Amino acid sequence: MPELPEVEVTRRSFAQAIAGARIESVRVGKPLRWPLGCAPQSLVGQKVVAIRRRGKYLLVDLDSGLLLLHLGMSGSLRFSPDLPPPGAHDHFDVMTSQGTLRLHDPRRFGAVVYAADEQAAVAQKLLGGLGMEPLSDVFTYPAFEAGLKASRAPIKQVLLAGRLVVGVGNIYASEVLYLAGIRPTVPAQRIGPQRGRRLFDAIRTVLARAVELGGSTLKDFSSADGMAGHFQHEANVYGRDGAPCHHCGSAIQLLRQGQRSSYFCPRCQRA
DNA sequence: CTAACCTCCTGTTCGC
DNA sequence: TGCGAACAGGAGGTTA
Repeated sequence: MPELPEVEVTRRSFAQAIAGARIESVRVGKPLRWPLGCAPQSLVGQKVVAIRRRGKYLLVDLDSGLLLLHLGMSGSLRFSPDLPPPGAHDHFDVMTSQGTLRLHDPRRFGAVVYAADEQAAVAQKLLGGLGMEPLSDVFTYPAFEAGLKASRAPIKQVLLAGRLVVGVGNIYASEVLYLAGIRPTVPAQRIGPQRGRRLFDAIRTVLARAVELGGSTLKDFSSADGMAGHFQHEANVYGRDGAPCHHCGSAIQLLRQGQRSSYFCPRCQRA
């Protein structure tokens, strides 16, 4: 499940290699989450200027406009001058002068959407409500604390929603809360400055560490150059219900919040 | 406005 | 062993 670290690792794995490439053809497979929003043919001849990331979206800047790319939960990208013929789950290929960028996505929750510019309605709809970038300077404690105070929802769901801070998906939300010693069910506004600060730090620490380790490869995630990630081996709680807490030995518990699973240590995360 | 629920999809896991 | 049901989940959309 690509969260911020996996998307960022993917970005880094092909951004340099594709920069400056000219799009020579486009192949579209089965429908993804949203329609492309332009004729595939209209992309031909455009140059790839840069690859940026916003939350879990990758932004492929073109001469004219940009492609918003989302990996959904089972998506992965590959970029290589020499890719095999497309398989059943390869739903979007951009053939360029420097290689082919391919979206592989069995569950097709992912998307490739064209927008004329970042202010375009399509882009605004997808990027407009996003929260702060946790690994950038815009993520400050005062802003984070203000966001916490504004919500009575359980902190786990506030993190997942991405309106306050982006990129923290289901796996990292559990890990972050464990590190901060906060129970997933605590209403956001009941988190005071001291624990708030710990949470703020934990978000940065966990995400930065995950990027460093190449993300988490739980099922089959890999970056665009085919490398697997290794953060999953450092998971303290995710997927470990019933197993002993690495810190205190208590059995990790699993609970459901908004149809999502949350994992926590009942002793290390008392409130 | 918020919060709860729904929806998209298919590979994997589980129970009988 | 086989088969269907349940599950996994990012995030926009809908409903209350």
